[in-house]
Amino acid sequence: MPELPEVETSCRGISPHISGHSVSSVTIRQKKLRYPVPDELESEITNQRLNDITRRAKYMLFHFPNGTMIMHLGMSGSVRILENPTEAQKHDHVDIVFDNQKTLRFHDPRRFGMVLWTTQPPEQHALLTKLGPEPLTDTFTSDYLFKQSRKRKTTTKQFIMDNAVVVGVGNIYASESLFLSSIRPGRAAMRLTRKDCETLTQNIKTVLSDAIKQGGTTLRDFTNSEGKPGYFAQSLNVYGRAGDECPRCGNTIKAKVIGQRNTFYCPGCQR
DNA sequence: AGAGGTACCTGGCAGC
DNA sequence: TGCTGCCAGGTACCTC
Repeated sequence: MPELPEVETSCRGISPHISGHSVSSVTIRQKKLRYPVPDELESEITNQRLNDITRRAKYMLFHFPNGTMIMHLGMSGSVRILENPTEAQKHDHVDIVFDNQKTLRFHDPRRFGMVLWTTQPPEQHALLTKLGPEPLTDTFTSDYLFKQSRKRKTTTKQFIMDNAVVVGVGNIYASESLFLSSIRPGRAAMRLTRKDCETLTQNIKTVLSDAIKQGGTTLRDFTNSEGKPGYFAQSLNVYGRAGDECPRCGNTIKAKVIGQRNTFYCPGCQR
């Protein structure tokens, strides 16, 4: 479900409700997620104040004085703030109740998500150490992308989806930024020119930040922390639009599997 | 080191 | 209506 804009939207949505508040109670109904929810989570965060919530790649970081709760939404996860918690539904795996009576509820049907606890600085956690730059910061530049792409025989699409290259570019926004850049997703990364990298870097930034502005993309059932959908879906040019007319050149948009993931592009204007 | 494939899990949908 | 097969927004981990 969530790509970077959805995770960012979730962080921004929940933070004002719970940052600065202390945890009153924790309920873990299902600990079998991508990794087991650690036994010590409840005792570690109960009565601790949540200082703030930040994001690294698609990981949400909940900063407490004594450590950090790391949350990932996987493919199907979501978080909501509940003012008057209803009875937990199926797949509502974790509830964290705060001293202002608000409840943070983690829901994840496929259980590819995770809720972890670390007392290290979170950036030193094994899952975060190998991550590339954040796409929406100045650390992600076209010069960097060009250098990384040299000698890479993999496709451009797989290259930009590689978390060690740049984080936060998932399946939807990979197709979209390649379309805006007029680059074929299957082209070898090492065949990108400097100019291509400039265009692609800029378009990755534009696509992701536009999606954040619109509250993320709703496919199936993604809703933000208030239970409302995102509106970026209506801005998608190629994702999920095989058979449609290309909005730029009028050719027919194609779907093709690249690296086991469905990929959409226009054979007319992407080279 | 890089590339490719597998695994984790459930729900929704198309097709029969 | 009910079954089967396929697909889905992520990514760690394994092998070659």
